Amino acid sequence: MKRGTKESILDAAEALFAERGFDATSLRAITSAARVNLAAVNYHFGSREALIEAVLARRVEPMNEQRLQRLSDLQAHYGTAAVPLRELIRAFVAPALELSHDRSHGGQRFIRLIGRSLSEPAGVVHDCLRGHYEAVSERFKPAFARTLSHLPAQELYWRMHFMVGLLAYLMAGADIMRLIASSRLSGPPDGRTALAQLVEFVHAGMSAPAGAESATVAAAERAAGSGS
Amino acid sequence: MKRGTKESILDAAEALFAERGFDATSLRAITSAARVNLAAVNYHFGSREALIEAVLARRVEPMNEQRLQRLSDLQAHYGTAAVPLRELIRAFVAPALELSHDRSHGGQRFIRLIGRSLSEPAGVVHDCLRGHYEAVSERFKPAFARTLSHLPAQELYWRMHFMVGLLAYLMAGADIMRLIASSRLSGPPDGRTALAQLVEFVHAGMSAPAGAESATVAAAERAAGSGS
DNA sequence: ACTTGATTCAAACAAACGTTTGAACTAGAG
DNA sequence: CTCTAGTTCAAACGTTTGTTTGAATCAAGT
Repeated sequence: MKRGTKESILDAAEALFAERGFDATSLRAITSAARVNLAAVNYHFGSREALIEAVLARRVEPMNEQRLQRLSDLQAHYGTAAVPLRELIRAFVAPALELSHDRSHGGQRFIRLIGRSLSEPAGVVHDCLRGHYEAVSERFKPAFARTLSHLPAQELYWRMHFMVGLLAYLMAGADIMRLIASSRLSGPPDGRTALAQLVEFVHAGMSAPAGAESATVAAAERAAGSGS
Repeated sequence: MKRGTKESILDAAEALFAERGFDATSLRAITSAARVNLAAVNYHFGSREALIEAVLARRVEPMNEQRLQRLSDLQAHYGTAAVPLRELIRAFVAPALELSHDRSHGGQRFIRLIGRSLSEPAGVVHDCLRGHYEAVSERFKPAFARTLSHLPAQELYWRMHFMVGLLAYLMAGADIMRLIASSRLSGPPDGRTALAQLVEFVHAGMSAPAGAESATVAAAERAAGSGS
């Protein structure tokens, strides 16, 4: 059972990172929860930063592989035609939310971990994630551009970011949600309904007519009285 | 000039909190930047937690007052009729983004501070913000419910959360955005275009047809093979 | 000028942090 | 058994953290 030290540390670190955040979790809290010696972290991972990278990589890599796999399947299925928007969104969003049902991948904790890492200030977490997300971003960008071919590049840019931001926010946890909604309508946020609601919202948002920017900007400038 | 100690601390703390995050900013970094003695923080505010609360309150209160003011103006203008969705969204979103132009309110830093505080793990920040946002939430909820009267309560619940989440994400900073988009299309994110893009996206998302949930959930269950 | 109350200051406090160390322990190979 | 490489362990390292202390300084009241 002693060869499980590394995984014990990873599990405990993941749970605590997801619950309290990265900065607020000390190595002592991790090793204490994992019931291993304090020095084991530096022995197996080298440093606290390397531990964080390992914890993230263990979850992010399968998730992003699944995203790319789904996209490949879609593109193979639709051939040269554009992939329907809803399928594209689902390919990007679903792997994140569905892995939260898989207990072998960390279950509900995993989703909080990813969400938290996306809303973390610049630092180790950022540098670590950038590398992982670049491949996904580079594959999804042209796919979205093809499907939403009527959109100017800049508007597509914003909307893809909104999709990512919405997903990150949803994953970051129900904490912030309950900050606003005092009334609980149907128990804790169910992953399946959350996914459905998110996909519909994003689908509608990305389908918004293009060029609305100029109109609203003009309205704002008219209100502010600033000339062109 | 010595009576400006409190405000010097608030300004320095706000800048550092916005830049590095709450956990990563020490009292010594703050007092050093503010060029005041270390003990001044505990003398004027009592503790580090109280400092955080003071920094947040200074910015959040005017913002939320402006939100409520805008909503009141709208409701007075439209009388018993429902306020148009776009106006409702703008009343909630615009005060956050527009205060970032006002240099007397902290300028661009302010927006990062608020966004960061919304994506912070549970703790002082949460307990502090909950009180401030409850009043806003209680006023906007029925307004949205009236405008989107065709929506089931649960769907409205989700979509309002998406709006908040999207705003928080947008405010949290352009850092995360550049994590995904390697290509910069039009320089740094301009507040005005960001506002316009956000309003359009949210407007479309909230206008999405209701009841789509059941359809997509059914599709997901069919795919997963789990019976009703 | 003297007193008073508010503020600033340098110094120290205990606690917690990430990391390092060197010895103890646990295997399997010769 | 002996040797060796891998791993665990208690203890300590030097920093840095938030907070406290007591004397020094300041501004004003009488």
